[in-house]
Amino acid sequence: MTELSDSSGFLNAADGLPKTYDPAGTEKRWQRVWEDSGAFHPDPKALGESFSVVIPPPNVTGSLHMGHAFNTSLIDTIVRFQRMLGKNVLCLPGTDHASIAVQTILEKQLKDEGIDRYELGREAFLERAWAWKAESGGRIVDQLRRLGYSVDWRRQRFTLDESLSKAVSEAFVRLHEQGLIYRGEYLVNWCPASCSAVSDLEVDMKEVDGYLWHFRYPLLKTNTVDPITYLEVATTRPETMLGDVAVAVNPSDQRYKHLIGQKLILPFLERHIPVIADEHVDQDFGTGCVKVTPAHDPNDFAIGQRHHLPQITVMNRNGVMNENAGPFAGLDRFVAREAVIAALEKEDLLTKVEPYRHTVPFSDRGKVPIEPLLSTQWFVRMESMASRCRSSLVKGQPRFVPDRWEKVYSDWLTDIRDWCISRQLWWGHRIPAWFVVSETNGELTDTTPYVVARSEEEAFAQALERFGESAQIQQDEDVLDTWFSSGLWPFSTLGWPDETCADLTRWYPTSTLVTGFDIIFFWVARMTMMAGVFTGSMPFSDVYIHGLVRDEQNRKMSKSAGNGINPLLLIDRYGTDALRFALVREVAGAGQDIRLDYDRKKQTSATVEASRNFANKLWNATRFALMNLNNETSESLGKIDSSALQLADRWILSRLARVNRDTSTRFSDYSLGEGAKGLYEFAWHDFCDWYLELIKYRLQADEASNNQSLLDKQTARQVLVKVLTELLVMLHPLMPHLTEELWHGLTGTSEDTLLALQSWPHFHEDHLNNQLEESFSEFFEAIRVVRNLRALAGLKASQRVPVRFVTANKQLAAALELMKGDIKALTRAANLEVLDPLAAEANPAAKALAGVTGDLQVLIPVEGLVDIVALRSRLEKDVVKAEKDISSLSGRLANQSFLDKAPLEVVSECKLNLAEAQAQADLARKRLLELS
RNA sequence: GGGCGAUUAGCUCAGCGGUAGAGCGCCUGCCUUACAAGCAGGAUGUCCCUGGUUCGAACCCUGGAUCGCCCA
Repeated sequence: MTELSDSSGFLNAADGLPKTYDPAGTEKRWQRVWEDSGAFHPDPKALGESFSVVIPPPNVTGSLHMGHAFNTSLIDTIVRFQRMLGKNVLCLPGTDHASIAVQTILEKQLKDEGIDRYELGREAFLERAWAWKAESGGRIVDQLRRLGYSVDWRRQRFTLDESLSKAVSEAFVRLHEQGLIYRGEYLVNWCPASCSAVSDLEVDMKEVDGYLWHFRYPLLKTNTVDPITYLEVATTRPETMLGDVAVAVNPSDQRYKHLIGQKLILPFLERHIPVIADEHVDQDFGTGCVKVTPAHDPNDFAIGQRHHLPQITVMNRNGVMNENAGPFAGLDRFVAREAVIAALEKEDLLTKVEPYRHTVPFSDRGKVPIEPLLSTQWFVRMESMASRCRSSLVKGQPRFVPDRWEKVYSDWLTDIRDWCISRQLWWGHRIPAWFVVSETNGELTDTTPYVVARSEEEAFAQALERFGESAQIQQDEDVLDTWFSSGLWPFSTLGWPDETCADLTRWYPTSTLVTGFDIIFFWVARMTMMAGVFTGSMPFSDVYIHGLVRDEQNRKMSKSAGNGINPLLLIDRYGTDALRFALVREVAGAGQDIRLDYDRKKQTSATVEASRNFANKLWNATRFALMNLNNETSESLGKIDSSALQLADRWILSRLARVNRDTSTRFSDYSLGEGAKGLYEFAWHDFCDWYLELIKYRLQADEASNNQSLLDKQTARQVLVKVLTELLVMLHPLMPHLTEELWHGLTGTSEDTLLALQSWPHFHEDHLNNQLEESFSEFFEAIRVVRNLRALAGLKASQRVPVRFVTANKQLAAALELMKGDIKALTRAANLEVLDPLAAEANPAAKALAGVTGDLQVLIPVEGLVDIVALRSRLEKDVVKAEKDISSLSGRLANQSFLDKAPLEVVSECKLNLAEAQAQADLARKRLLELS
């Protein structure tokens, strides 16, 4: 970038501007101006319809990855667009505390230092956690700033902020009061790595190659006649046999029917366990006998419930076998597995080992196999909350874009299970429940009564009231699932539970939520459920779901796979606006993933580079404009006199009106990719390739020129400025920095006025002119033919040659006649004739290059310059193509039912095309003859 | 096992009833006074397969194949 500090400097330096756009300085400067000016700090009292978005809070100690860049690009495009529509827009940023992720990092640090978390103690641990947060917590926020995010940084929130923590306890207390939170002993997903329960959603099912071990349980004989002396069971987890309390068979299984109710001897422990009948046993799988371990398997847990079986836990929370494991106590679960197998083998009870591929639950965070474990945890009862969401959904709230995600959301809500919200961690919101330990002799047991309260004082008061003066309380050690606080995000960030808070009343419910499909359950559904309970409404009206950014091999980017692409590298190389534009432009599909090409060695991306080139194109278009404005601005040039407009001017204004309408529709209905593509197309092709080229010769008028030429020049400059300015405004939501810079340069506006706060350009419906646009398409086609012929003939760019157009189409002839000057300029024609076929016949050209488009013949009479071979080959191709068209079109027209049933305009178009194709073939053949 | 998505040019993807499109890449010319990060011109496709509906199918419907994802 230039070192220009103000916009007037920019203008004056027009001629001296660099030929390429350098984003770094520009981006930094405007980010500072936006932030310092408070441009994105809305006032709840200000006028205008409300539009609000809360951003999906990234992990406070994380760092920016492509997913954030993608999500941010989409949100910021929407938000900046809505701001331009004059709405009172709030976009609220923040971060979440990522309980498990942060605790994992800290524990690793502790481990490296040889410190035990429990020795360190909760207080000291949390001090370290906050220190770590302070150290790394600013990083992601600063990285978000580099994306040019137009959020209100003053309102930035963190889930562990005092006010948000207050919201969390308030929510917990209210849910508890409504009977929606309970404490229960269930088989939870235990992550032995983090030593914490995790929710169902935090479990990843993975296919793993393992073994199916078959072994025998001897039958405790009651009669000696039965030939069966044992039952054979099969399992992928032999160590759990120590917790077996039964063997189940299908009640209709003839093989075992008579054994139901008899006892088996559990090896090693000599426990007598019953043979039970359960409908859910599949007779055809394995031997048809299923060992039942209620304390270590979810299916067995269910069987145990149905048959009132005991639950025997044989493992500690760290994955080590406990005293119930008899001789295997003290062994790690995987060591115990080997030991059990060896022992079975020794006792001659192992009958078969077969390789077996099966799915194993893994902890999402800990990356180790989940251990289903019986324990007492806090749960949220989901059914009533989910049901409320389902009813809202029927009424269209929230609206999912694309709508197919609605089904995903709704299916999950329909088959909802209770949510385990306690985590055996320290970093997070401590559960606002206090055990009245005095009731159980100062010990904390599963039967210790508890109180739930907003504060320790309140809890103590409750305890005194309920249990008398000697009550002693002790707060639950555990913290809440991070998603519990994230579930409150749309309203906790706006001031809830203070329902009179100005932000809350102004901007809640929020307008749109933009997030990836991977967290529809984790986050979107949790928010709608929480909002239903606490605010009585859905937290947002629209949910725009986008896909994930995948790498060049179509793999999901993840830290563990190490295939992430650092957005900051791409920003450094190509600029923020280029990255943003590239990401949005790629997203045209409905909620589909996007694949970002990336060369890891060179750290380059062709996709982003193309957008960078586009930024540069805009830079140069503006440079061109400035060079031709001589310090004039839209205002000093005066109002456009519509009677002075040339056809080219009317055409570009029609195109401008069209792209304006299309883009605002697309930006409104979340077709952001199409919006971006439409603007790209307009800017590069309509505006730069055609319009700028069309006005170049008009801009060359000087003092010596006549009045008409001077007026044409003036009009061209007026239109040029108008179109370019509005183009920059429309591109601003996508490429905020570049457009802010160029807009200031072009309009000469000072930094007090920001493009970011300008209105979306007015849509001039009266500028739309379909017929003119069609004429221009034909006109461009004609120019293309001339250029093609020139290229075939190898004419030098500077060589001016006469050009003759021949057409029987009077309308086209008239239009071409009107555009003669323009065509001459764009084809470097020495002179240009537009003739009807008769006139052309009467005055035949000498040997000529010939081409055809539609019903127009293009002739370039040049002696001696023709490359006969190239021309012949071109004409032969024309014949082949025309004949192909003729056969296809005449085939259709020969079909009576086509004539009868197809719409009239389709038939007539078909006839027209046939006639043209025939004329083309004839002409091309004739020319070929002439050449031979 | 249930569900969802994808399959179109060498690559990445649009198009979703009326004779196949873009960007990148490729080929040929151009340093034409905004831009070589550019300009002009050009080549490139059994629109996965299969039936069917229709005057007409890349597009709608059957069935299938392959890849990917979600839920059990």
